[in-house]
Amino acid sequence: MAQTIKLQKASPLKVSCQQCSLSNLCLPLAVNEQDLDRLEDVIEQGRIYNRGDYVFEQNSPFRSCVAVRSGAIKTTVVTENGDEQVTGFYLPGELVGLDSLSSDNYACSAKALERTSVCELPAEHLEELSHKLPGLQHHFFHLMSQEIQSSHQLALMLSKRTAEERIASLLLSLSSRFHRRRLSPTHFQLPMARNDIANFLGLAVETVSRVFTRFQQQGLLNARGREVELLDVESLKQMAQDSSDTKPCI
Amino acid sequence: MAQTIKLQKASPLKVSCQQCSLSNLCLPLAVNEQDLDRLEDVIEQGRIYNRGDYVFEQNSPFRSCVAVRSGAIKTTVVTENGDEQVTGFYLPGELVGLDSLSSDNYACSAKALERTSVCELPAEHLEELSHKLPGLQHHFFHLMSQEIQSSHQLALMLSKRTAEERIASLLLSLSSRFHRRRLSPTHFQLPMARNDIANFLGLAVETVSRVFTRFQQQGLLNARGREVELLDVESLKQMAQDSSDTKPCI
DNA sequence: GTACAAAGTTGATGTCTATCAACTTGGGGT
DNA sequence: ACCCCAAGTTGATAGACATCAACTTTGTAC
Repeated sequence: MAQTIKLQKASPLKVSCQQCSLSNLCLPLAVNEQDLDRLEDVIEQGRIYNRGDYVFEQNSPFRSCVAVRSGAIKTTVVTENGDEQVTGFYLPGELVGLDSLSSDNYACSAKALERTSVCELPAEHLEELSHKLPGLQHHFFHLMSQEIQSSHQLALMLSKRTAEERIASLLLSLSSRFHRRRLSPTHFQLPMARNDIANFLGLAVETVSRVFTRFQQQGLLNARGREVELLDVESLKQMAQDSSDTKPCI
Repeated sequence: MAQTIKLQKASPLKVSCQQCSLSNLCLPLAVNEQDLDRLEDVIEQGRIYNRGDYVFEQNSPFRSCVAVRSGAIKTTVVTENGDEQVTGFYLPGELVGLDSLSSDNYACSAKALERTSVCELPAEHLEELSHKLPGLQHHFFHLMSQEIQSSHQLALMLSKRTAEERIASLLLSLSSRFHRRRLSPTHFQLPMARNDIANFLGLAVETVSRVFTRFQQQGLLNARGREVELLDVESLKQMAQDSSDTKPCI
């Protein structure tokens, strides 16, 4: 961990939001051309984290939200009891830290699941700017309300779905999010370990493993470690039986 | 249901936000005196709903957030699969509908659990006004981030806690919220049915019932129907083992 | 006051998934 | 290329809670 931090450095690649390939995900129609310029002024781009690095830690002073540019991030909350709950996985174009907005300290920890580059939106500028730009305020309200909805979907899964249904849902969620980035929706690398999947879905690692092999036996997918190929998306959708096909539920 | 709606009428009791006994909960320090005046201009006060009435329904056009003045509200989301998940209980001073903010349609349904009066914050005015008043924007960001945190706590409960721990947590959450309103933290009426509790906590009704009787046998509380008296708050806290004592987890 | 339905309780049984344990695979470092 | 530890898999067992069923209480309409 310690030595990996040395690898963080000022970004060698300054890319403006306009040129960023993710801009339509990260800032969909939120702001117009000239507002984008002002937004760029306050965003710190291209910070890089290695696998296992903390992007920020729970209870440390809230400094900024981060947008994932490449790689993947998981967020977790811990209780004083000590046990940890994975609350989300974040892929390129998605915003991390909304649950801490307007708070003094981060409400969760964010850890890089692989080599990850992010853009940072410093807290102070963020509120000020979204106050100046109505479009940005609207966008943030919308993002946050979606975050709440996602959590509710997660709660629904955790309280009412079987292990198979939960895993089918997660796979479909990832699939649609890859698809949105014009990547293959049926053949991709899981950014997270089985352990993280299990924790996120409220299951034991062994159960996750078993479900994966069961799915494989049923011809629903091929999985070798983190490499996954979905073979029968329709059956998975039927199994997940929620709105995963229309919008990502996680 | 049909006949109850007739009872809704323009509020007979117009009370300004300044005089409202809940103002410090509903709008804590969010806005200063003169801003409060502008806020009052757009708020529709004193709408009344009877037990079982929908305050709003999922997928219908998003019109406004509502602040509970008296009574209680539960929110639910449904899947096309048909099953329902209770996503929250809202008591006086709390704001319902944040998960739909900046959306076209309501993301959940809200139903009155008892005779309930609310203040409505119409969507269009709300965004416009919180744009004009930085304090209000900040307040909304804060409320929404707290809503996300609550959902994460709920997810944690659903995936890692036993039936007893979940129910202890809920009781303590209700207790602290009653306490905040200067009501007894140990002796109160549950606003919701066992069914709602079970659904919310991801349990079967029978399990909820059994846990209540077990708690009673252990001398932790007295319960007769919806009337609850907490006898051993410390033990309950120890059982809930999370931050329910410092801040409401639901 | 009575009667009916809804809500709540209690008991018996079954099942999904956690847990414990042993084993295999894979990735990273030297 | 090798080793070693973490990650993943597979099997056996146990437990917490769901489910089914019967019963009691509460609330409410007439």
